[in-house]
Amino acid sequence: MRRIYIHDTLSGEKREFRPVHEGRVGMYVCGPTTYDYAHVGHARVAIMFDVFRRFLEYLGYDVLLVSNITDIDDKIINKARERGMDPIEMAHYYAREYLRDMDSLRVRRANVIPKATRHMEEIISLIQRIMDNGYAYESGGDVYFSVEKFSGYGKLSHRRIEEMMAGARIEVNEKKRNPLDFALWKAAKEGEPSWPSPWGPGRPGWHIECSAMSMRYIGETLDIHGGGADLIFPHHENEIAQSEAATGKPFVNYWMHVGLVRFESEKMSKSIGNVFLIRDLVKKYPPEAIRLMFLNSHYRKPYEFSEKNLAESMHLFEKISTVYQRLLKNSSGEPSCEVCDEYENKILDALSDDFNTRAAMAHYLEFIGLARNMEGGEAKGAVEFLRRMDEIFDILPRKRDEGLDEKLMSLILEIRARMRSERRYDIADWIRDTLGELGIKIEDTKEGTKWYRV
RNA sequence: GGGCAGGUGGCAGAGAGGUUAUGCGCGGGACUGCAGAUCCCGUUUACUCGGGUUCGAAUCCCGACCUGCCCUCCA
Repeated sequence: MRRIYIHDTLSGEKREFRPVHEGRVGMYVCGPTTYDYAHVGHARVAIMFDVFRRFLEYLGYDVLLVSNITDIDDKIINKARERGMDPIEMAHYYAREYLRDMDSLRVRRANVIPKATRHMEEIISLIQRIMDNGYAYESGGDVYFSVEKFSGYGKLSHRRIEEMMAGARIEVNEKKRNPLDFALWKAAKEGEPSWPSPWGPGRPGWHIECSAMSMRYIGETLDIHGGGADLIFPHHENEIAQSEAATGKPFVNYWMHVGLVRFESEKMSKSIGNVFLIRDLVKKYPPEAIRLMFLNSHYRKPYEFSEKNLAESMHLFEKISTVYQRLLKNSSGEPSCEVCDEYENKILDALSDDFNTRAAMAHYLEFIGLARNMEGGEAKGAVEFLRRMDEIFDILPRKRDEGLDEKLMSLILEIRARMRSERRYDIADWIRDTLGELGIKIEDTKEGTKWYRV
């Protein structure tokens, strides 16, 4: 199998990827806390890991992707109270909408999409295990993780406990022994959703659910754990502490973090309020354009979002689409395409180097330029090649039933041709404009009028 | 104050010791009723700054400056 390299946040190095079990990959990606609709930031993480997963599968790995949904947490409770809704019902509504939004971006669903509220047993027994090992203590119905007991605390975010204490703005909480200790379990306050536990009714802290659910579905050591870069501290740091305190084994072999999306040089986030919602974007741009936009950046770098960038990606998509449609029409006979193999290698090499999608796209686009004028068997080979690559990228226009379409289109184009020959350009242009509004683009060329969908 | 990313041509954005990234945009030409698409040509010394290592650095080392993120919920 092809060698691939992954940049790991913990070691800060790019290392050859070696899964725990040969040929299999257990991957866990932190999903959203669902109290609002998904925005571009969520989409970037989902799309990048979608592509990484597809790439690993393309290479022949058996990938188990687990991506959770946090459906109980302070934010949810507060929002629901503001809106006068039931917190769990509200969280589940937004969870469904989140999945729908990601579907619309052609993100393939994870194999398992666990919710915190459905895994109380696992969560509670993990907390118990951590307590039994002496890393956590109960205090007034809450359970806290004792940061000082875990010697590796800070290894992911590369800071030491003393440094965190220094500039810290940490909430004062008398129940904690050390201000840096974090909650594994929170005692229920009046009117809050709660679950029974050995420490009384309450709910899990944010960090523990990911440890519990990832271990439940993948095992005690994950091959890859990912999420947005803003989760490095404290979320992922705490996950390491909890999990390793419980099992005594390394929790994760490769930590991958996707750079944040910015808008006008500021982080895009719900709290700042400068978010672009996926549901609004997909009304104006096709999903392929949105995927291309992210594929055209390096996943670890921050991404500066702008509608101008998106419009550029839209242009790119049209270009790819045009060439692809042309190849479809020009292909015949036995597929044969020597340059395809060359480009496939280039693209897979780029992806093998820490999933460098931008470099891969550069090769892809170079190939598109080359493929413009292919015909016959070569065109057929190119179509097959692009479809193969699409198992990874999913950026080609969707194939549709073209039987009736073809007949209707040739009728319409025939009418337009007659109008043109009679110099009735007002009607000819009206037909072209109307088709354009329907998402069908036509071009007058030497070989006659061609059409394709955008 | 501490930690982590970065600073590349008009713009977006790769690369990481010596060879054209790529795409967009812009200018010119071909084609066209027009538009778009396509084709050809062009956009001449791009790599924050200052030192250093080297035969050779955008790429390595040291220092400075700037930007963003994290240190509080956040993908």
